[in-house]
Amino acid sequence: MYRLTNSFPYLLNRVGVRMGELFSRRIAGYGVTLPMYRVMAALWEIGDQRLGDLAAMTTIEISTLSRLIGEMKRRGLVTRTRLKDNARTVAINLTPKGRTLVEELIPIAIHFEEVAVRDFPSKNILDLKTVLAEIYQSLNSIEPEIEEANKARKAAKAK
Amino acid sequence: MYRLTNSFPYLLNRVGVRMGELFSRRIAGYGVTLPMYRVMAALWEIGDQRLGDLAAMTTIEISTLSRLIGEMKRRGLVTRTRLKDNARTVAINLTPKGRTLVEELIPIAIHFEEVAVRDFPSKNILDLKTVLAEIYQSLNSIEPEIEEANKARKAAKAK
DNA sequence: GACTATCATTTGCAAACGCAATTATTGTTG
DNA sequence: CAACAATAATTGCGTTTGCAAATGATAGTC
Repeated sequence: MYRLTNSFPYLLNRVGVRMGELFSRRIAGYGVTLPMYRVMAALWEIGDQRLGDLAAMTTIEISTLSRLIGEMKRRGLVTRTRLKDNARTVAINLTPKGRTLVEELIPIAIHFEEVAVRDFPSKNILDLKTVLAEIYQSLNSIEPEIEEANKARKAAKAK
Repeated sequence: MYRLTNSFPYLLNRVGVRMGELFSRRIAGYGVTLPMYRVMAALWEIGDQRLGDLAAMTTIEISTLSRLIGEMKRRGLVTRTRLKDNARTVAINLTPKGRTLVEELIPIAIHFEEVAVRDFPSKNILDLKTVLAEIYQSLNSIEPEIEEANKARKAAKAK
């Protein structure tokens, strides 16, 4: 018998949403939203990114990200410059101010994660992370299959 | 050295967002959004729920859910009735139409999940689910601790 | 049994979001 | 090299979201 509450997407989403809520509130006092933190931490890890790459890295929809970067630039956290050799792309970077801020936030993120998983053997968490990374990869390969199922349905309906 | 892309919340969110996107598109042809599916599947599992309980079960913010239920009622998928004995709460239920629809969608959800995790030993997935459920529980217990850290920071700043 | 506190839901409002269309630039090809 | 296709980012627009305030209803208190 199927139960939503035992399905993988449900269990996953629930933890994700809840952690997001908690961490959002944790960093709100620094004047930063969670998506902003994600962008800064992503740029701290890999700087000089194009918008599309940053969108892929953060799983933020590209138009949403474009506006978010606009706001963050306005706040002096990042720079966004058109490339000279390829002016249809932009390069996004942390400003010194953004770097200082994210380096203040990262220890908080580390502590948050530690507290969240401290009741579990670190081996379990490590395995969990590995599986999550692998599942993410495999989702890309099933995407065409999913779309296929849609098309099949549409075709069936059309006739 | 910290890396966002190796942090638990990041890995989790990424898979959650991606699965949500894919499944959303998968069911869009049925005229249903992902939050609507979650509500219907939750009600299919446990009917006659109050708004607050349904919010907790689906991890949908209560005001958002209130409006969503309004829309779903308008579409004839659910009923929302004030109780006679306690008129400050409402009971939400699937209509026959809603039930029929969700019973059409559930096999799709099952198939989706199967495809998403088919490359992994089912033991791993089972463990993963267990850990996710446990982490969710433990998040509730750390919430006060997180809030505490906020207060401490505010106090420090105030002086 | 009026007054206040508490609980459950809804609503006002501004911000965030996602899709589709648009703009800007570069790449291709006949 | 002109026309067209492809790529990258932005913008228009309607929808969804979340917080805080308001509403509606019940429970406790003196």
